[in-house]
Amino acid sequence: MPSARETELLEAAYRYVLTHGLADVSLRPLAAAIGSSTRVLLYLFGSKDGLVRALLARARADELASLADIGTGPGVMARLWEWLATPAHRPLLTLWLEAYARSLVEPDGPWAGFARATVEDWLEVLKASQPVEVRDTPEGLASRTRELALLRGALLDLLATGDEERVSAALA
Amino acid sequence: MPSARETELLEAAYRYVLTHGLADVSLRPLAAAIGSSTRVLLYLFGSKDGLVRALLARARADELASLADIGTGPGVMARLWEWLATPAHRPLLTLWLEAYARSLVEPDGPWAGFARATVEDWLEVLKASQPVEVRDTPEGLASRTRELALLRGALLDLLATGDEERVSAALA
DNA sequence: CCTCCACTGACACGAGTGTTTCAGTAATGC
DNA sequence: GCATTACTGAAACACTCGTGTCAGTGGAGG
Repeated sequence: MPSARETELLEAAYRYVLTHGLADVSLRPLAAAIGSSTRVLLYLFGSKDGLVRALLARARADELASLADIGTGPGVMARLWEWLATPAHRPLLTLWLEAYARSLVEPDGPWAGFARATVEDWLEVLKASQPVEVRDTPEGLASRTRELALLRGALLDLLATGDEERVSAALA
Repeated sequence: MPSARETELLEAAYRYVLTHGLADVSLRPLAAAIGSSTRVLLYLFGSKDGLVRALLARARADELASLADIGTGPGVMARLWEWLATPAHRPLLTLWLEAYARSLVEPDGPWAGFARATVEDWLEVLKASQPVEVRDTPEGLASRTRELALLRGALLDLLATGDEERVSAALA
């Protein structure tokens, strides 16, 4: 559906917001940085909200692709944390946290539902990694909720302090 | 040091940002909502950054007062979670998350260091609740880092889904 | 009374915002 | 050849933003 030019500009814009943040991005500086113009961005994405929605979807696709790559089954927690702690993924995860917070403050607009969606995405991955016999028990639900909390909380700590040694030790 | 009028307006502004968010607040709507004017806010707080800094400090004071109220010692995790899960505290915690994310994206400006500061605040509380003999061991550090991660991750989940039943069950 | 000081109102300035209007250009399909 | 389609440039519109200027209040202390 999206034209070649559209995906090309979306990729460039995605790279831009990964380093500049998504909350207070504005069209003119963004367009200048990626060698385009506000006119073209508006033409291709309809509005700024449309562009933000596309960027959010792009980030989520990025995340889901990584999750799929990590797979499921035994040792999934360790692999998930390894992925979260990789320095190269820090811009993506900061962007993720930004979108998460924003979707809570401003439940309308392009951010809507982002936080809830990622919670479900991750719970699903963790569920698929549980033994079949506990998946649909209350204990299974509590267990993967706890695992997710541990990962997310550790990520918050890591993003704030950068102290990978301490946080990784806590998760071991 | 702050005049009576200043603290009065700060309280009103604090109440305002608790419901409207702090990230994209602007002076004119804020001033109108609390029955003041941009002129006065600028006069009292010097600049918008000054006002934001004051609001952030106000929020942190709020949090620290609650932490002091919760105290330390056995059962601190349960009491901390009970406080986090209280619906009345949700605006404060959403504001907290917003400031946390923002301080990561934009390390300069009035938000600077907010995320790191709260990590240290909470680790200190958890440390004070540990048995004396483990406080200064690597295991003690790992243990309270893990406890903090669990609380923060659970909070993220709760703020996004509102599913207190599931999240509280996971922490029990 | 008179001065000082905390506080306030009205207004304008320059910059930045998303968006629109009007005008093109280059390539594609008939 | 011609019309259609995808894309682009320049300029403007109608805002909102933080901040500055200038002129006042009203009350408290000497």
